[in-house]
Amino acid sequence: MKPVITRFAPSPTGTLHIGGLRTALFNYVYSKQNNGKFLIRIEDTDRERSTKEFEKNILDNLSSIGLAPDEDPINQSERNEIYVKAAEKIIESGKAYWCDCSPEDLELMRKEQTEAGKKPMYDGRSRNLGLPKTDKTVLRLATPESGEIVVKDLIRGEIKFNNNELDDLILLRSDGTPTYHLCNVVDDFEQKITTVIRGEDHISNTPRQIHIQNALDYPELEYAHLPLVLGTDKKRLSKRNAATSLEEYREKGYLDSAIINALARLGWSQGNNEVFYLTDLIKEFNIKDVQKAGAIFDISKLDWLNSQHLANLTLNQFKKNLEPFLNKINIDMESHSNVDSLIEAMRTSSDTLSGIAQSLIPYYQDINEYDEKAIDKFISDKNLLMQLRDLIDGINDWNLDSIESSLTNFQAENKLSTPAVNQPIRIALTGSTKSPGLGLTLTFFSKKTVLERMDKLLDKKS
RNA sequence: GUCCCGUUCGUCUAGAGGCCUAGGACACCGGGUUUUCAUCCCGGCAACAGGGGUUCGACUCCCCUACGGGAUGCCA
Repeated sequence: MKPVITRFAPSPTGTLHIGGLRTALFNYVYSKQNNGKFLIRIEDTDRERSTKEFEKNILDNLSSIGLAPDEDPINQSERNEIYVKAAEKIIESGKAYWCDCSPEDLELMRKEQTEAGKKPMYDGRSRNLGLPKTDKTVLRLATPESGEIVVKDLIRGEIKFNNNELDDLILLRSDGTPTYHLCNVVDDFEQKITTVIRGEDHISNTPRQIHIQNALDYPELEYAHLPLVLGTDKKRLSKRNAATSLEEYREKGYLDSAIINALARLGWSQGNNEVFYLTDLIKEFNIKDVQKAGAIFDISKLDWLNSQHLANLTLNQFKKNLEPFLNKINIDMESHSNVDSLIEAMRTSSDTLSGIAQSLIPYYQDINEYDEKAIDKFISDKNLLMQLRDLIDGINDWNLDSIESSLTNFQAENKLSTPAVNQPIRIALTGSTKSPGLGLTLTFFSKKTVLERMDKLLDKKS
């Protein structure tokens, strides 16, 4: 079996977005499960929009999420001579020619074709003119006028294109620089790529690229065109309909492994399983099982997957992942006297790390906001709150057992329901009716702090 | 317009002609556990785009229509 070599070829015109990440993921997984290599090629031939910052962002993010390439990435902007040399080879073989049509000529031509109800495409008017190269000519590929190209796609089977649907595409611009299709084909050959896995928006590019390969006598490649990731409006995922940047998801507190999991499940599934890690994917993934239709990215599924991945972490791993989110809101996680117990009790309080960090605030900082509805519901009787304050003041051994027995005794003596006793205290401590078991919650605070917060609520009520 | 790709619950999907009374998961709704919340457990709701064929039988095969997406650049 020949080794599989795949590549991810981003244009550095923006930060790494999750659609691109998914393409990279499938490329990575497919190569790894075939003991092959995963490469990266930066397609930065669009000098206007490409930046080094975006390039660094893409590369850093891929590596940090676990999709590091097996070789140093190459930049197309540095490989001009290679492409020009390839173009010369095509000229020598007679499969390319110079064309002096101006952009204005072409625009007019397309307009006339459209008005005549035809498909706008270059009509090959310079094809047999034998024009010389000048600073106004572009090099065009002489595409076969009949016959067909069959693209063999791992996901979609055979896709046929009539050659007469394709026009003579430009290989070299009038300024001598190579175009996307030429660079792409030459680099896939130079990097010894065996399998091209990319978005389905490239399907119709494929026959064009195969013609260039043929003109250059390059070997055939294997293709797999992935369905696109869509927003909730069923349109291609973009900044307009969703958060697209990987960084945004990380900042919201989604684990890398959960993001990978969600992206893999978009278009692919395996039995009734939902939770997958990268290592599972390398074992289980099969590119032939990938769905053909575009998939809407559903954030609630990501939320749930995140909660599953969070639950699978050991306490120490969990703390390590949570810490930056607490630091961001100026909380020193370890400053709490009972950290491990607190974090363990609170780790299911939200699906995201930022949400969990938020819900931890009352345990580290003074509270100023209260759930007013909860106050109305549970603290109509200020006397009870004062009694409870005194009860707590009277607890001498500040530990779980004695706190709990004091509370239950009080409840029994006064014939009160549990919420009647517990919720006022909870509100005083956290501002809301949500917290772990009340006895446990109380141990997360010093007796002094508990009294202070109860006094504060009493003040508020008066 | 033309070419190409696609179309199963709200969403992600299972389904390779009878196993389908179309399965699972998320979301949602209801119940249980939890003194609250979350977790967890149980239950419920909910789909084969439409029309023709082929076949004893079609979610599965073929054709047409509709709808969605992509391409049609001296962008990538």
